[in-house]
Parts: sequence; structure tokens; C-alpha cells
Amino acid sequence: MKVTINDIAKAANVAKSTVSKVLNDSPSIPLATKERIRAIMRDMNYIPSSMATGLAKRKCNNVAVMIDLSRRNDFLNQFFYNIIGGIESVVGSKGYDLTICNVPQEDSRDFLHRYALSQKADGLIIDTSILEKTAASDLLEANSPFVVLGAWGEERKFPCVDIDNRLGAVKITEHLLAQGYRRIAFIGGRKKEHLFSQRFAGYSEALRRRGCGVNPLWSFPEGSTEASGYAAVEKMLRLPIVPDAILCMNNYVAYGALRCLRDRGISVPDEVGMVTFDNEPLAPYTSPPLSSLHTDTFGLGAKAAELLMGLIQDEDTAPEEAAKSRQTWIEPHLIVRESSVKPGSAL
Amino acid sequence: MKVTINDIAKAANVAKSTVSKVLNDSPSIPLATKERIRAIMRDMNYIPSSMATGLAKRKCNNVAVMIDLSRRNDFLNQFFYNIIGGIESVVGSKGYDLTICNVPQEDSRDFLHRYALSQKADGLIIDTSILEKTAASDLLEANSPFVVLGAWGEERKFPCVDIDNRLGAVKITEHLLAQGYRRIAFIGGRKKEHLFSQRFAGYSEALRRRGCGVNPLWSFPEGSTEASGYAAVEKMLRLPIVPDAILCMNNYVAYGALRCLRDRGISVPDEVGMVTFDNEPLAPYTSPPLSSLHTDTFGLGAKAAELLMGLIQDEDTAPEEAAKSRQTWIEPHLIVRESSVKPGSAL
DNA sequence: TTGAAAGCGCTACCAG
DNA sequence: CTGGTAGCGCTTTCAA
Repeated sequence: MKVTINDIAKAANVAKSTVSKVLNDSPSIPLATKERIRAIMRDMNYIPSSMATGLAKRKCNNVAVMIDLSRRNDFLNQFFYNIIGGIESVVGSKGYDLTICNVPQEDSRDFLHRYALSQKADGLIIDTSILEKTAASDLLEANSPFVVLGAWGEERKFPCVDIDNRLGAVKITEHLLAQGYRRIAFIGGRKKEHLFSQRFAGYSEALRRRGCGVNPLWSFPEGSTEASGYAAVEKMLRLPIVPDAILCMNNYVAYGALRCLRDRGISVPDEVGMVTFDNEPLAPYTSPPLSSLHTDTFGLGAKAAELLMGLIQDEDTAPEEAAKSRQTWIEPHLIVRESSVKPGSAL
Repeated sequence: MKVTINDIAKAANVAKSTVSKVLNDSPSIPLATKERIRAIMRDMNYIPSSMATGLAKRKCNNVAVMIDLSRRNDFLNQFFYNIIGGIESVVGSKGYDLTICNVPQEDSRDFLHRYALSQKADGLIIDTSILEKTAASDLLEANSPFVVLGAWGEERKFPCVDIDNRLGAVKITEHLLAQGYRRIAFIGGRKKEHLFSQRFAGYSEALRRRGCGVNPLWSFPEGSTEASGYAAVEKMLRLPIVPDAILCMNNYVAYGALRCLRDRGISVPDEVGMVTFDNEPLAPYTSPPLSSLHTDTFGLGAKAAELLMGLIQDEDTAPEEAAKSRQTWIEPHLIVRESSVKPGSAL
């Protein structure tokens, strides 16, 4: 059988409460005793049961990230490894474990609720796509710390961390303008997606600031696949006034767009400039290589974890105040490659 | 405070042992009573504490996957999302949680040991790269079920699941031969890597079966980056007898190789045929698109999880026998694209 | 069919 | 500084 605290107590000839104090490095135990008991623990190969400790302390040193693993083509999925890595890096260093929960969006509310109440985790990191309005209130009420991955709807009453997509779109658009492109098209996405609105807002904002105006004919929110990228460019080329630059929602749209331009014999970046959101997985490997907007997804995860750890520790300190409106925006960075550098410009 | 089993017992006017039986759907409780008590649980919003249950049952309904998250360019990383998804799909359906552990390879042995003994998980899925020889014995001795991701060294005394890399290489090589290519080079990898040996073995085997012989000048085990792919092809082109086909260790090597060939004006597949391991992330998007070997990584994860769940359940039943030598090989599939189809052949 | 009591392994409080 | 005792919330005999 497993060796328990009682075995150690017996072997050391002390009470188990003393052993417990050694375990928790209590200052009331003299160093000599500590070392003696620790030696015994080592000899006997003793590791405390996390469940017993957890039950007694009402704390499990575990954080859960709730996502929908079935959505195989999501933003999260693509960067999943990095986000998880980021979360783990901060959570792990504080001695917490990380559990991954696959939450089907149908009964997400119930799932989150049960999970929190069962005390399987001290805190939750929740992908925005599975967080219903009511679920968040449940959690708040149940007093379970959580932070949302991705800005949550309009009202951001809860701690969340997201990429600053608006700013990203501004950066891309300004770069294109600076390169001398003037008629910038926006392809990919869907009108109802938050991601789209945020990015489109940044694009519009940058254009307006330069007094360029936003031509409604130049946006093609018709999906984010390679095929839709190809189709969008086909349509674009039939326009009376043809854009001279393209901003793409992702690498696959961009790839499709590039392919269409190549098929038509239109050169990038000479005749048409191009920049895409996301630096993965294709941007560096297309011809020409695509300028892209890199986002630090590891940092995103890390930031989310930091917020959460803050909440967990402050739990008793400042319940409401702390939880409210702590949101963080991760700033994306432009990586300039051939696809958006006009001949003659310095890269 | 949280509502506990005692609260329910009180509210229902029964002993807590009765409530416990309801919780576990014991047959000794009449249906009427069960329903009455369940209704009360629902009303009072009762969810049992997983730690208390776990402590009492000595079982936590949790499985951990141990990998080295710091190796950002690993085979695992690339397919991480799929593997995790696969594991979750089987483990989740059985009511188990999945925790991800970042195990630094230095003290991996100690980490695994502590983790198992602390009873944070009922079973472990361990990436082969962090499993030292001694660690495995520790686990066996501690009686903790585990399965290894990736074949473990020479001796496979432990349950493990891996891609059948040898078979994959055979498939690629045979395809190339069938297309009429006769001088097949092998680029990427490192001689000491298992991955390399397995694949090289398959390549050699297929060649020998056709009586082709393996030309030692035609393998370039000099790393798996884009740059090494480029360099390998440069070297290859200077050979007295130049190969007419290339088998690449991964997409990046292949990309580098492709780039070099393009720079030299050598056409693929006309003058040189090419196939790469892995169908992600670039293979479908290069020019020409690369024939590749697709591996079902979701299935890999699922299979590993199935093995593990088997071990967990058999724990009391057949301890040694069951654990030994249960290994599974996932068969990879060839996806034929332009890069390996000789003009004139039917695709 | 139900319940009282004795744990599961650890912490926490309070004497001494 | 140390030890006894009473939990943490649930399960599991064993009688009744």
C-alpha cells in the first residue's frame, strides 16, 4: 500500500500534525527536526496525496481551460499549442496543474457550472466561443475565478484577454498606405463574426484617418477559406475600379488570393500589394512571401494565466473589485515581407 | 458555503450514507427514494466535491499527458491539437478529465514519479522523448498505468502507440519507384534520431526489394530545417550521378529542397520527383503541391487513450500481463499530388 | 432498505 | 515547539 503521513509519523516518532507542519514548512518546527523528518520521507518514498491535501485545504492547485475541441478550424486551434504553452508557463511555475476540458457548446453552461462546483479547478480560462451570457453570471455567483480568452461580446464586464485586432488592422492598413497603395481591399471573414468587425473597424479607421474613405465594393466578407479567397479576387478584378492592395483575414484566404492573381498573371507586389493576418502557417512560405501580422499567442495564454492567478490569490482580498474589468489587449506586430513592398521602396 | 452531502441528508431526512448511495446509483435504494433525493439535490444545486469523492474512492478520474512543451518544433507540437483532441475524445466520454503536464526533460524521472504517487492522475500518457529508462520501471513498480507516445527505444516492454514510420517510408519509396523514378535520395533528419532510423529502414527495405540497392551518397541526414533542405539539394546536384527523386523528412526540408530546385531551374516532377513525410502544414500549398504521407494524429491520441483506459480498468484484474507489450502502430497514408507524378502518368 | 460509525490522508486549532 | 483532536466531504462496511 501507499505510504501515508501516518507511516512517516510513526517512523519518526512524532505526531502526524508535526509531519504535516514539516510538509508545509511551518516556521514553528526547528530545522533539525525538519531535516530529520524530510530524510525519513525521502527514504520511505513518501509523496502526499494531492486529494487529501486538497480536501483539507479546500484548494486543488489546478486550473482548467475550457474550449471546444471539436471546432477544428478555429482561431484557437491553430495556436492552441502556443496558448497552452503560455498558460502552462505561468501556472506551472506556481505549482498549478492545467487541465484541458472539451466543452461542447450546447450544454456549455451546465458543464461550466458543474465543473466549478465540483472543485476540480481553482480557476477557469474559458474560450469566448463557449461562454453564454448566463454562464458567466453563474460563475461570478459561485465565486469561481475565471478569465475569458477573446473579448466577450460587447460588454466586457469580466476579465478577458484578446488580441488587439483593431490595432492590427490599423497597422496593416497604414503600412499599405505608406507603401503607396491607395485602393485597399479587405477579403475574408463573415460580417457577423466579431473577429471581422474588429478588424474591419481598424481598416476603416486607418483609411478614414488618411482621408481615403471606405469603398464598400472593396470588401469581400465571404468566408475564410482558400476557395473564398480565390473567388473574392476573381470578383475584385471585375470591378470598374480595381484595388491595388489586399488585406486578408488569414493565411488560407491569402493563399487563394495569391493563386488567383498568379493565374491572371498579375504580379505581387508590383501591381497588387498584399498583407495577411496571422504569420502561420503559410505566410513565410508563399511566393512571394507574405507580409503578415504576427500575434504572440504564447503571450496571450501567459497573460490570461496571470490574470487568473491574480484572481485566485485575491479571492479573499478584493472579491468584486478585482474581478471586474481587467482586460488586456495583446499588441500584434507587422512582419514585412515581399508581398507588400513596392519595387523601389526599401524593405 | 458550499452545499455538501450533509445538507442534502438533512433536507431529505435521511442519513448521508443513503445520499451517497443515491449518488452512486446503488441498487439497494428504491427508485422513489432516489428520485426524491435527486430532486432535492437539484433544488439545492448540489454537486459532489471531486476531491472528497476521490479521496474516499482512491480514484480521481483524471488522466495526464506528459510532454515537453518547451520543445517548440517537435513532431508532437505540430500535431498536438489533434493528439489532445483524440485523447480527450475517448477519455472524456468515460468521464475522465485530461491534464497537460509540461515535463522538462532534465528531471523528468522525478517529476513522473512524484506525479504518479501524488495520485493526481489515474493514468499517464507519456511522450517518448521524456521517458528515461529508469522512469518507466518506477512507474511499473508504483503500479501506475501508463502508455508511451512514440515507440520507446529498442525494447518495447511497455504499452505504446506510434506511427508506423517504417511502413510509411516503404509506401513513399514504392510509389516513387512505381512512377518510374529510380535514383531516390533521402534528405533531412539526423542519424541518431529514432525517427530517422525507422524511416530510413523502410526506404532501404523498399529499395532492396526492387533490387535497387541503397546508395550511401544519396542520403543527407543533416537536419530537418528549410535551410538544411536547401543545402542538401545543392550538395546532391553536384554528385556524379544525380538522383531523380527525393524523399523528405518533413515539410520544411521539402520546402527548402523545392526552393533550391526552382533556383536551379530544375522542374518538379519532370526532372526530379518529390514526396514528403507529413501532410502539414505546407504540403498542399507548395508549387507544385507536394505528395505527402498523412498520419492520423487524432487517431494516434485516441488509440493511446484507449490503451490507457484498458490498463486503468484492468488494474486489479491482470496487472502484469495486461500491461506488457500492448503496442499499436498507426498506418500512415500516401496522398499523391503533383510533385511525384511523372508527366504522362495518370494521377 | 436504511443508518451509524469508521475510515480515506491531510490540515488546523488549541493545549500543554 | 509538539501532540491530540476534530474536521474536510464522501464511501463503505455492518447491524438493525
